[in-house]
Amino acid sequence: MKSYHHGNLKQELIDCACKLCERDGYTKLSIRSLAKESGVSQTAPYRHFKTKEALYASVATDGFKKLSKACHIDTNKKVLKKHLIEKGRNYIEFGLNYANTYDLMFGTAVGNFAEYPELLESANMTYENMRLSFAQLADDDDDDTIALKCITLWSMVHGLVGILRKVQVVGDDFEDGIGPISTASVIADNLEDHLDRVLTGLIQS
Amino acid sequence: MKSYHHGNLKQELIDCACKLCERDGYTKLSIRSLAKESGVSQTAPYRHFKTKEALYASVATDGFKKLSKACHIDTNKKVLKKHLIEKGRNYIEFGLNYANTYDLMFGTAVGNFAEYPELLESANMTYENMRLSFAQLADDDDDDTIALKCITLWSMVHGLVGILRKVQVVGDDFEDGIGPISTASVIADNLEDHLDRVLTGLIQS
DNA sequence: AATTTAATGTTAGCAGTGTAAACATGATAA
DNA sequence: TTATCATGTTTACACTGCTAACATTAAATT
Repeated sequence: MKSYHHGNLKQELIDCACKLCERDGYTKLSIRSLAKESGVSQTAPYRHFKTKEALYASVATDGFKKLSKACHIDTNKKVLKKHLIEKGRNYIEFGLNYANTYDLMFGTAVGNFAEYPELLESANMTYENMRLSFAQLADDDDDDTIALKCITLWSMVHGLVGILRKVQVVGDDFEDGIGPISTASVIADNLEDHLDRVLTGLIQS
Repeated sequence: MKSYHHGNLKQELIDCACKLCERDGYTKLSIRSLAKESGVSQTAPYRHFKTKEALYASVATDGFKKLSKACHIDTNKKVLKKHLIEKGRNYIEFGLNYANTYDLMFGTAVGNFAEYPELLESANMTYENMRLSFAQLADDDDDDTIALKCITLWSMVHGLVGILRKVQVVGDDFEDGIGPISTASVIADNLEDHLDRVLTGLIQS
C-alpha cells in the first residue's frame, strides 16, 4: 500500500531532473513527466517548485556545486600555477562532459539568479575560490586588477567550452561545424600548454 | 479584399521572428503567435519551415550575417592589430546588444548546423574572415597554429560575452549576479587594452 | 487557351505543456 | 484530542508543436 505522502519528493524531483536535464537537455524536461517518473500526480511538484524556472534553478545550483568541487583549490596552502592549470582543465572538462547542465547554469533558462539565493551563493562560491586562488599568483596587483584578470581567465575557459562545442570534428572540411577539422582535438591536446600561456600572460602583464 | 496567398510570407516570418526573438528571447516565440502577427492561419508557417528548429536556424543565419558584417575585415588591404581590436570590440558589443539572438546562434536551440546549409555557411564565413585576418598578423605560424590561436581569440571574445552577461552590476555586493560589483564596467572600460594584451600575447608566443 | 500540377494557404484535431483553483489526506503542534 | 498546515490529488484552462485532409491559386505543360 502506497502512502499518500511521498516523504522525500523534493529531493527525488531534483535528482531526477538533474539526470534528465543532463541526458536530454533541459528543454526536453517537463514537470509532468518528472511527476510521473516519481509516481506522483501531475501537479505535485508545484508544492515544492513555484515554477519550472525554480526547478531549473535547483538543477543549476546542483551543477555549480559540482563545478565548484571539480575546480576547488585549497587556498590555505600555497597556490601554484600548475594548480590553476589543472583546475582550468577540470573546468573545461566539466563544461564538455556536462554540457547540458552547463547550458542551464550559464544560459538564460534561469533569468535572475538573485531570485534563488542558493543558486546565487553556489555560483559565487565557484567564482570566489577562483578569485582567491588567482590572487595568490598575482599578489602584487590591486583588487580591481585581480578581479579583471580573473574574469579574463574565466572568460577564457568559459569561451573555450562554448567554442569547442561548436567546432566539431567531423570530416575533411567545414561539413559539420564551424571551423576547420581537427581544431578541436588540437586544442584539447594542447590544453595544458594553452592554459599555461594564458595564465603566464596574465600574471606578468 | 485580402488575397488568399500572402506573397511574401517566408521573409515576413523571418523578419518578425528575428525581431521577437531578440526582444523576448527565442523561448518565448511561438509559431502560432508568429502566424497571427502576419495575419495568416496557425499552420501556414509550416509551408515554409518544416519545424520550429528550422525557423530558429533562419533567425540564427540572419544573426551570423549581421555578426559577420560587424566584424568584417578587408583582407585585401594590410591587416593591422588595431583592426582586430576594433572588430573584437564590435564582436563583444554585438554579443551584448543582441544577446538573445546570440544565444540562438551559439546555444543548443539549433542542434546541428549541417542540417541548415545557409546557417553553416554564414557561421563559417564569420570564422573564415576572422582566421584570414589573424593569419596576416601571425604570418610566421603554420596553419594549425594559426587555427589554434584563432580559436583562442574567438574563445576569448565569446567567453567575455557570456561572462559579462552573468557578472551584472547591481549593488554593493554579490546581490545580483556572479562576481564583485563594477567588474563588468571595469572590463568594458578597458576592453581595448584588454584585447590588445591578449592579441599581443598570441602574436608573440 | 485550356488543363494539369505544384506551391501555398485553411480548418480541424491530437497529444502534450505550464499552471491555477478547489479539494483530500495525514503529519505535527496546540 | 483537536486544529492547523504541509503536501498530496482532481479538474480545468489556455497554450504549444505538429499532422492530415482539404481549398485556392499561381505556374508549367499541353
